[in-house]
Amino acid sequence: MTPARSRRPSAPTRTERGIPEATVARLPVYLRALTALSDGGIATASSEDLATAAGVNSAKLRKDLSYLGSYGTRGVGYDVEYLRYQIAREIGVTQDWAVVIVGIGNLGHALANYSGFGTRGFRIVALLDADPDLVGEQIGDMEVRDIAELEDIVKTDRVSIGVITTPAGPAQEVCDRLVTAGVTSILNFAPVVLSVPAGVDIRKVDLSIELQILAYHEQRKSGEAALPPVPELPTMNGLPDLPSVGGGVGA
Amino acid sequence: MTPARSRRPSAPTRTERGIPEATVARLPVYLRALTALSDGGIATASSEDLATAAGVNSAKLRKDLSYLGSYGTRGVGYDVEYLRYQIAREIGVTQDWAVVIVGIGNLGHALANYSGFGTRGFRIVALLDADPDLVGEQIGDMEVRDIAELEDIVKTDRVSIGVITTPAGPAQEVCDRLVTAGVTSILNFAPVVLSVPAGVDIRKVDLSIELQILAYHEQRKSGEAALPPVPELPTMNGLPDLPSVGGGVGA
DNA sequence: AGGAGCTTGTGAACGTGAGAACAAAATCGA
DNA sequence: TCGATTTTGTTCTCACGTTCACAAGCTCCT
Ligand SMILES: NC(=O)c1ccc[n+]([C@@H]2O[C@H](COP(=O)([O-])OP(=O)(O)OC[C@H]3O[C@@H](n4cnc5c(N)ncnc54)[C@H](O)[C@@H]3O)[C@@H](O)[C@H]2O)c1
Ligand SMILES: NC(=O)c1ccc[n+]([C@@H]2O[C@H](COP(=O)([O-])OP(=O)(O)OC[C@H]3O[C@@H](n4cnc5c(N)ncnc54)[C@H](O)[C@@H]3O)[C@@H](O)[C@H]2O)c1
Repeated sequence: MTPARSRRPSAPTRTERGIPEATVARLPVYLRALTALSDGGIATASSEDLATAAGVNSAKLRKDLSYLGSYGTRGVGYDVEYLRYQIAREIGVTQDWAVVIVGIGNLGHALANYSGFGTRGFRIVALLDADPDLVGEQIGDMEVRDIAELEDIVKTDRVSIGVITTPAGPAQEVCDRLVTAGVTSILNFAPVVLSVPAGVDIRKVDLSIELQILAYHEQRKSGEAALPPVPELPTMNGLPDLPSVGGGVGA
Repeated sequence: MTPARSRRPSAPTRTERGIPEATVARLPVYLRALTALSDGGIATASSEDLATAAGVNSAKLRKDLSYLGSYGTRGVGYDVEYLRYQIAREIGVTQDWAVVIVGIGNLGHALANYSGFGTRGFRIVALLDADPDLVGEQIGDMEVRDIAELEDIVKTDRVSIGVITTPAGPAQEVCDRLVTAGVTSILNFAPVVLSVPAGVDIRKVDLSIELQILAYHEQRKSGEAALPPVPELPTMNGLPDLPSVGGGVGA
């Protein structure tokens, strides 16, 4: 039950040297837009061009880029290749990060088969699963290995990023093992809140939550005034039939 | 090229009746926490209990819940079942939402095989793909159908949510077809910025971006002072070898 | 009946993020 | 060389989100 983040008073959500978290989250989008422009043979782009390609406001883009330094030329724009390199360096994808994936079920298979990671600064060094029937299975040029090897692999290959695609039940235990072995960044697909010590970063991807957010807005669009005006406290009983709606720990 | 959102001055990111967007994004987490408590046989929970289960600050949780109404009891806490129903109703998962998945490759297969949606307010009504070899394939109790049927299916089954798991290339076209057919919410897995008319909601799930955000923080942890102090404008040439790092359109 | 002890709901303070607007800097053409 | 034009980098302002802190309100015990 260690809290995910230390709680100093007035916690700075921006990093030490000072790039706001919101900006960090957009840098990869800019990187992708720059790569697309570069592939299209475009050598220079204005903030307006870039902003359009990245789907953001140009003022925001300029401010974001200004945190990295002054890489543009007034009256001209940004050199696509140069800016691309600067962003890649700032994010850290000029180097290679070793990644393990734990839980090679439906989702783990999809990730393992995905070719888009290797070419982008991430190298999958192992696929781990607890199911003896899966261990040994070949996926692309990788073989599924036993979860017992986790600690060895993390240490040998200096793995810093772990991806959890197990069911929710074992996710915390897997997480703990990863952290203990030395992993300091985790991408979690299991629908649970994971606890990690300070210093370990967690990000989650949760499809159910995304769909529920869409459903909320969808209801607003169609329903609007059609909402029942809130049944006022039916004495805790007789709630309209609520099937197995909502979160839960899931298969 | 229609912008994703209309731009009135001082755009209210909160919805009409007034639930802030940040709160909406957390409601599904609370819902899941409540379901877990409920499954654990717990009938009443304080904001502190709930906050711990949901991984947030208890003051934030209370403020979030206060947007829905006063569903707690001072000195006691919240009735788990009752609150769960209220949140489910607010989000809109007490009703069923019809969903189509377009692009039944690695990821589409994983989603189609995932049992966690049906029980949570979402009903997958069709799996669509353009590949003739895939069309007709049986996945669970569903069959992959031809993308040509998209319009019919959306209209017949009143589909409001579309999930795009095609490669980046065809994603915009698929998106346009979905929107034209009547879909007003889209969950996009392809690594592109999609343009949709006002009134259509888009959410994206982007694994590369998540990993890059982790990499940024990871670099901060290990590198810190090890960063080269920014090569100052090498006259646009002689950039250190940058392989095929970064975005791009991918597979 | 009344007070002690909890816990909610919310007002107020603070920090972060978004966008408009503009001065500073660069190019280009005359 | 100079002015017109373009576009960046930054400042300023406002809106949004988070957290603290506490009064209001509920239950239970005496
Ligand atoms: N598949 C989807 O589309 C989808 C959608 C949303 C969420 N999720 C979530 O993603 C996760 C994975 O989903 P999935 O469909 O791939 O599930 P899955 O059941 O197909 O795969 C889970 C895998 O994890 C392995 N595993 C179980 N315990 C383990 C342990 N202790 N150590 C190592 N491996 C272990 C299992 O052997 C299995 O291969 C689940 O938490 C699920 O809720 C999946
Ligand atoms: N698989 C992953 O782990 C992963 C990770 C990150 C991002 N993504 C992204 O998710 C998307 C899907 O990835 P994937 O690995 O499943 O790819 P995939 O190539 O395995 O599957 C894509 C599917 O879309 C179908 N398709 C192509 N054009 C279509 C069209 N016009 N209409 C309908 N269907 C069409 C193809 O026939 C194929 O079955 C890609 O955009 C990918 O970049 C995937």
